[in-house]
Amino acid sequence: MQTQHVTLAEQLMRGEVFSDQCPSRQILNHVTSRWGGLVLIALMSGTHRFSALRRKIRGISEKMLAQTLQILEQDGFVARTAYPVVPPHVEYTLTPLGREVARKVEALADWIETNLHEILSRRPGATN
Amino acid sequence: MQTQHVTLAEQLMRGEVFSDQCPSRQILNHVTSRWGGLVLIALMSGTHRFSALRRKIRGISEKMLAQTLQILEQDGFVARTAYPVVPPHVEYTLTPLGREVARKVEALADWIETNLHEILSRRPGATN
DNA sequence: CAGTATCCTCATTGATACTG
DNA sequence: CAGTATCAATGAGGATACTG
Repeated sequence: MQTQHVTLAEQLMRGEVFSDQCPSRQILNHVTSRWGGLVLIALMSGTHRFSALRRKIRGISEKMLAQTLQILEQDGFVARTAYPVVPPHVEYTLTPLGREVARKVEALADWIETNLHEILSRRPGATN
Repeated sequence: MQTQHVTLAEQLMRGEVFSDQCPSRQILNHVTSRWGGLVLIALMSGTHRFSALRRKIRGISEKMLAQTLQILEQDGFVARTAYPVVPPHVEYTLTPLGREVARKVEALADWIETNLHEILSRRPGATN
């Protein structure tokens, strides 16, 4: 296999992921951020309330959950529905667009979980 | 830090990314880190030398490229081959395992690029 | 319940210099 | 060429307290 020569034009045509200016990088960062992907995957199983998400996604803080949900809502991946009751009741659901990204993210996460044993066993120091 | 009380055994048994103890979360972080995914995608087109990767992935520093490559090598996704010559010649290639993850990451990036217009047009402030 | 507001820590990253 | 070493800066993220 040889190192292949790739022109700038070819790079741009293949995709703008290698470019820092393209907004696609931002979206990619959102869905692959520390919590973004987990929120998307969590919502795949249906509508969740804020506190339900917090319990499900271990280790996430209130702040980061709120922030992540806002970003994903901005991107049109998550729909937020607030019921005007006391105490407050807010539901989060994936939009059709969100379901699609979530599926891609989940495919990645699933692959990792499926192959986790194989991966870990190859790591240095693995007892195997 | 850990506001919920879930035993370690419980989390490990779930074996899911939602557990902050499960190693799968670390692997997920590696391949979705700022540079991890880009390195994987870059290597999909074949073997690359260190400097070739640096040129291809615009904006990455030597330090971060070296660090990212080491992590991906530890995970068994990237194979490093050093030829004992002067000046040094080192080649990086995806392992079979690495090719599989890379495909998933690429699928995600591709989806975003394909749907970028749709996503952006729904965002607040879009001229549409 | 579902957040905000504030403050603060520390991990990630970058710049620069150096080396086998 | 392919890194490592060191230091500095940024900002993502966490703890806590408070509110509609």
